[in-house]
Amino acid sequence: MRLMTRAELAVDPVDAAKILLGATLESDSPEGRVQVRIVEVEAYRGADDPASHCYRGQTPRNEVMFGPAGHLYVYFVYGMHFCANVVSLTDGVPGAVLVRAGEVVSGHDLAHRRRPASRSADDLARGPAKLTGVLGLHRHHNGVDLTDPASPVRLLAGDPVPPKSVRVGPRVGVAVAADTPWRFWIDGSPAVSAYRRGGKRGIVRDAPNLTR
DNA sequence: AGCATGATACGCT
DNA sequence: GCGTATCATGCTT
Repeated sequence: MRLMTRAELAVDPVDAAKILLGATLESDSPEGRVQVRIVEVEAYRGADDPASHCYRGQTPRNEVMFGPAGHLYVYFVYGMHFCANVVSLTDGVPGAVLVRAGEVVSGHDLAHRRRPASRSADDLARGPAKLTGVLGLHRHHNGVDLTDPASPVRLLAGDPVPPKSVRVGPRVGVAVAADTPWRFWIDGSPAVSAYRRGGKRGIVRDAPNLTR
C-alpha cells in the first residue's frame, strides 16, 4: 500500500471525506503497530460551518486545521477522550475530516490490550474515541504529517470504495447544522458507529447556506 | 437514561 | 481574570 499524498487531501473536506473511506491509518509505537481501515468519516469546514471547531476563527487549539493538508488534528473532549481528524484544504483555509470509525486490520492484539472494554473485534474502533484508543493517539500526535513516511502515524491509500456502497447522513452529536448530510460511511460495515443527534434536541433551526 | 471528567471559549467584572 | 455552559464521547445502569 502506498502513502496518501498531500495533493490528494488538499481538497474540500466533503470530497476528502469520500476519498478517506477505505484508506488505512497506521500507527507505530514502542508497543507495536496497529492498522485501521477507515469505514466512517465526517466533513467539517470552517467559517461557514457552525459545527466546526474553526467556525469562530483560529485559536491555539485548532491551529493545525489552518495548516497544510494531510496533517493530523487531535483534540481532547469530554474529559477523557481524544478524536482524530485529517486536515484537508490548504494553508490558511481550515477544513478537516473527523475519522469516526474503522476496522482493525492488523495489530489486533495490541488494539485489544489498549481497549480491554471492547467485547468484540467489530467494537474495537467503532467510534471516534475508540479509534484513537486502539491507535494509541494522544495530545502529542497533534500536527503530525500523515503523508511523511518518517511519521509515527501515517495514511495509506486503500482500494477505491464503489460509490454505490457509500452511505450519507447527518453528522453525529452535532446540535447545529443537524440536517447537513456530511457523514459518510461504508454500507454494511459492522464497525460503523450508531447515530445520535446532538445536544439541543427539539431546537430546530435552519442550517446556514452551506452549499457553495 | 445518566454520569464521568476536563479543556475551551465566551461573557462578565 | 473568573465562572460556567457546552462539548464532533464512552460506559454503566
